[in-house]
Order: sequence, then structure tokens, then C-alpha cells
Amino acid sequence: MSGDRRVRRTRRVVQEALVALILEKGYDAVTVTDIIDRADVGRSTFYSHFTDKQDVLFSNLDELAFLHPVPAARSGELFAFSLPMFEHVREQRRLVRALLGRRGGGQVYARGEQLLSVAVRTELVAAGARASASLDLLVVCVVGAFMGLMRAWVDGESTATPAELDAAFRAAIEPGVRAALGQE
Amino acid sequence: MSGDRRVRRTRRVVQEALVALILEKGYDAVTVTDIIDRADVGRSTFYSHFTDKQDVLFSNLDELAFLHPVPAARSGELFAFSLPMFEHVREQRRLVRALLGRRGGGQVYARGEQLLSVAVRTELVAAGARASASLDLLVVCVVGAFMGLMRAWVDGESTATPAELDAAFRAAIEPGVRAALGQE
DNA sequence: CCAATGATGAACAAAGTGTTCAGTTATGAA
DNA sequence: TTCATAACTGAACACTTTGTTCATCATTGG
Repeated sequence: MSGDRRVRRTRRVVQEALVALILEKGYDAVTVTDIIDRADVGRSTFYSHFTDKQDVLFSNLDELAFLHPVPAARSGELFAFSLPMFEHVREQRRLVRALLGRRGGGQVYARGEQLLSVAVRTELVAAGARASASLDLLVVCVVGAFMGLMRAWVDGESTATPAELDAAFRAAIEPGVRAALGQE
Repeated sequence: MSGDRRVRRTRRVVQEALVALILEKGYDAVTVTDIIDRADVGRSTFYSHFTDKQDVLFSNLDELAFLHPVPAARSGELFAFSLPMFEHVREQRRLVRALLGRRGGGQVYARGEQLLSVAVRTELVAAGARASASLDLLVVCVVGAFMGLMRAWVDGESTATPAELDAAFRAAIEPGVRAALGQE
């Protein structure tokens, strides 16, 4: 079926090695040599599967469902993605800490920020906001607050539960958003 | 007086070279070799003044007044730092873009985030909030929103004026913060 | 003027990157 | 089980970057 067993194994051990090393030294400090030593694969094997370190990092992204915010179920409910995302992250703490936290080099974080921006913008437009420069700035604020909570959490600066994080996010952001929506 | 003229010159040209190179290729892509070529100083000269690339980056920080939020003048006014900071940034756009933007490698950004967190927390406590886990989360949201605006702006994603950015920040954040303060 | 300090540039070892290739091993299909 | 195929290996390679050392030259400020 989908590829050789050896291929699957090699890709898996390389990805796992990178995650382990990021948690130990941080993304920037990890070298390709570190990875192949830890994964115990040959250098040429590594380069026949990945172009470089970043490629390994991104190859993990498909598994990260939390990067893809779910759309709102009920209308009128804002930011339905919030609680499910925090909960999803809790379940995959190790992987998420490595990829999304400060030690992760910020690249996956930036990708999450971008995906979330699209989702938030769509949600606000659906809720009645009209596209404008000030809407874009509002989206930046909402996403900044949410991603700030997310990173503080995965970096261990907070020991809150997903429900508490969700509540804090809504308490900080919803009043301002509702007020902005009300004026349209 | 304060050092040799040659010393001042060397430090200056090296710092300027780094800023120029960051704007061209981004912090991560800049090498020490790039810097000394651009600055036209000897390799040994570079290392007699700076330990590495990051050291040059941080040696610029003293000039960055915008990293040090001013305290509120009138009581009752929240987030007085906001407008002055945006204005200060506009005046030093080139340097700030290099150091604070996405191309800057995120290290100065993280420092700004940290300084701002302390300022926001102090301000909220002065306004009547009591220290708690949920206050910490609120601070994260406020700082996340502000720094998000700042970065989007210096990265050119927005062409808004400082006044518009300040207004967007307050509109998004103040209602939630006032509500949280009111419950104490 | 001149001793002191800084700048120079070349050379160096060390570490990392990405490629190549001939030889070995595991795989899955027949 | 056989076997052609595809993957893995490991060593060697050229290359880039880093950070240090040192003998020599240039500028500075007293």
C-alpha cells in the first residue's frame, strides 16, 4: 500500500527524533547531524526523505489537527474554535510543545496564526461585520490574544485548564467584538 | 572620553550593516561573514567588539525607547502607553522593522513582549485588579493583541496610522478589561 | 611626537551542510 | 521461495560558517 515499510519507519524515527531534540535544546540548536544520530539513520537516508530540518518540522503538520479551527456550529456563537482547540492541544501536549512553543522556532506558530486569522475573519464577516481595514485590525487583536494564551500555556507559563483558558479568552475579547459588531 | 573614535566607528558600522542585512534577507539568513563584508571591517575586529550576531542585535536595544512603555499620566486612563509607542515606532520605522518584525528573528520581539507584560500587569493592579491566575491570563490577552497589531504594522500588513492602531487596540480590548475590573 | 590601543588579514581548527556513489539489506510481488 | 526492485548505509567530498590567534600596520589622544 502506501509505501515501503522501511520508508514509513525512517520518516517516523526522524520526526520523533526532531521532536525529542526540540524539547531538549530548542529548534534552532538542533542540527541535521543531531537528528540522524538520534534517529540512527544514515546521512544520505535523511536527505533522500527530507530536504532539510524545516522540512521535517513541516512534515509533522498534517497530524496537527489543532491547527485547523473548526467552524462554528450554532449561529450567534462566536469563536467556537476556542475550547476544542485548547482541548486538542492538551491531548497532544508533547508534540505541540515542541512545534508550537517558543522552543519550536516560531515557524509552526506563524502558520497557526495565519490559519486562525482566516477563520476568525470568516466568522466575523458571517456575524455581520463588513470587510474593512478596521475589521482586519480587530482580527489581529483577536488572534493575538488567542495565540498569546496558547503559547503561554504550552510554554508552561500557565497551568490553567482548557475551560479556564477559553473563559479568559472570551472575557477579554468578546465584549469588544460584540461592541464592534453592534455598530454595523 | 568614552572610548576611541575608531571604536565608536566600528561599532556603528557593524550595527548599521546588520540592520541593512536584516531588511534584505531576514535575521536568520544573515551571517557574521555577511556583516563584516558589508561593514568592511576585519573578522578579528568584529570579534573584539561583539561575541556573535545576537550580541550586535542586542547592542542596538538601548536606542529603542519604544521598548520601554511610559506609565499612565492620569489615573483612570488605561493603556496610556499605546499611542506614544505607535508614534515612536513610526519615527524609527527602519530600525524597528529590522529588529521587531518577523524578519528580525523574534528575539527583540520577545523582549518587548516581556517588558510590556510587566507594564500592563502593573497598570491593571493599580486600576484595582487583584493578583490572580486569571489576571495573568488577561495580561497575556492584552499584550497579545497589542503586540499583534505592532508586528502586523511593522511588517507592512497594515497601512493604518498610529491613531487608528491605538483606536483599534482600545476598541478590541478595553470593554473586556473594564468588565473584568468592574467585577472586583 | 610616540606609546598605547585598535584594526587588519591571513591562517587555522572545528562543526555543519548537502551530495555522491558503490555496496548492502529488506521488501513485496510473483 | 525466489528475485528484481527499492531503500538504506557509510564514507568521502567540497563547501560554508564560526570563532580564535598572531604578527603587522595605522590611528589616536596625551
